[in-house]
Amino acid sequence: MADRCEHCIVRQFNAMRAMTKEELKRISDAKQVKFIDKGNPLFKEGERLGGVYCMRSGVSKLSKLSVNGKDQIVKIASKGEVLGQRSILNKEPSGLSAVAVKDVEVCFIPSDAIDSVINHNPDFAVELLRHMAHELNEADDVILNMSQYSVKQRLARILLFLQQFGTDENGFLSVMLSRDDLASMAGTATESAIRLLSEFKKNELIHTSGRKISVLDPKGLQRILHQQG
Amino acid sequence: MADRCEHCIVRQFNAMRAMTKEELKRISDAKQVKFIDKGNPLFKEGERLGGVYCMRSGVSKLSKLSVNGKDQIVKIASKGEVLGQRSILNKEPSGLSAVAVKDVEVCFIPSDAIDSVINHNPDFAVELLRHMAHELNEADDVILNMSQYSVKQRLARILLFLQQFGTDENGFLSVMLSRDDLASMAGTATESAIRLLSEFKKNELIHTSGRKISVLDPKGLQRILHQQG
DNA sequence: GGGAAAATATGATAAAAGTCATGTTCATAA
DNA sequence: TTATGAACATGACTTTTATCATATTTTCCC
Repeated sequence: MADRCEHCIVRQFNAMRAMTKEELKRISDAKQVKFIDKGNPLFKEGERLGGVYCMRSGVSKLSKLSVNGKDQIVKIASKGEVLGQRSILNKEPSGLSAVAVKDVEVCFIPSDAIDSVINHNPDFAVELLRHMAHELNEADDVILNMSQYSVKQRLARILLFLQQFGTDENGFLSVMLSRDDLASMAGTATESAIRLLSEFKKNELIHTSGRKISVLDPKGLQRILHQQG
Repeated sequence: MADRCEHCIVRQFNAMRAMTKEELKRISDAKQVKFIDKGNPLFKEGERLGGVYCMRSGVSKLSKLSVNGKDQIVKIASKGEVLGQRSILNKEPSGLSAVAVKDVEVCFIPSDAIDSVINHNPDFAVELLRHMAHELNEADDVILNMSQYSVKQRLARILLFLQQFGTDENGFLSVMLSRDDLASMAGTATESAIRLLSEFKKNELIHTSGRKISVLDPKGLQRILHQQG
């Protein structure tokens, strides 16, 4: 077996780094590797997960359905992220859907295996707690962004954020989201997002080719974030 | 000593219900009761807390400062809430400020005492994790509300939410927030909040007297939440 | 009670964002 | 390759929300 958790570097990015060798072996025996192609779901809102998904590679979007039928993307997850933790902790159906944005390789780890570690390894529990504390802080930031910034500022921030997932050889963002997805992240109408992208393009802050986007002037986008009182 | 944690019903509302008698005794010996008058802070953003605040009574608002200097209220906390958990978990300064909205009685519990329980009582750790999972779900709801609902809908929702803290003998909401605070919760300008309250008043959904507000027609407010596509 | 400061209220106007219509480009499968 | 549907784009218009100005009311301190 090539893909043993004991040797998986990805765990350095999450709470699993606090696991002992023995624990990792047990987890590894219980886990199951899955490949999800771009555009396909890892899991859906309302589904009972029965385990967590540890991302080895790729990128996925986490979204939530609102009453009016629109999707709201609340997070972009990549290598090292563990999805579905909340759901197995409170033993409730997932509040979010996860869809691959770039081909994804994940390890599915049944909740029993995780529960056992939580109960026997306080270090792991503390790491998990720390991680969730961090996620809560991030969530507050998102709330702040959503409520106190204009759509233009939110979109600028999203473009800057997406840079961290890298670019291809031509400088285009390697996480390719549709205009619809960008609008969903910014919490705005698709047309508004498109219009603002056009404006950014006119001001030479970004460049586009088809649906691909490259950031030409990150400082310029930053400046938008600090505009007005 | 009258105020022993062992006999405090408030702990039924939080993770401390998973503590053993022994642990509660130790916590109780280490804790310190504080009274904070309405309008005064429990702690401020950026402060190192060194412990958590377990609310015995009263109500407080948790807010975060944005770059443009405005405050964003991200949560209203009441009896049973434990504040500052995140900060002691990741050992970072508090990301939020807490201010009493109604006179508050809290127990300050030093982080050492909490840490020790986390490390020795897995049940408590699991309860904490469960609680934080719940808070994360709540945060997603707030994000959704902020991004997909109009200011009018957000304000209607806030009024309905505030009802749960009860009303005085005349039916006025017992949590009295200023128009400024309501605007800050809804993520809008003070004038906009005031204007919408006036509209609600004209439509006989609410009644006001000075800063006091009473909800006359909860169903009417609910209806606003479901308006349009 | 009187008076100053803060909070509340409202009007006028501007800016931001949404909606609807329509056209264009792109991706993909027949 | 071309047809076809989806995604992208833009114009015209409306609605929502912010901003600035200015009253009015409330609070609360002397």
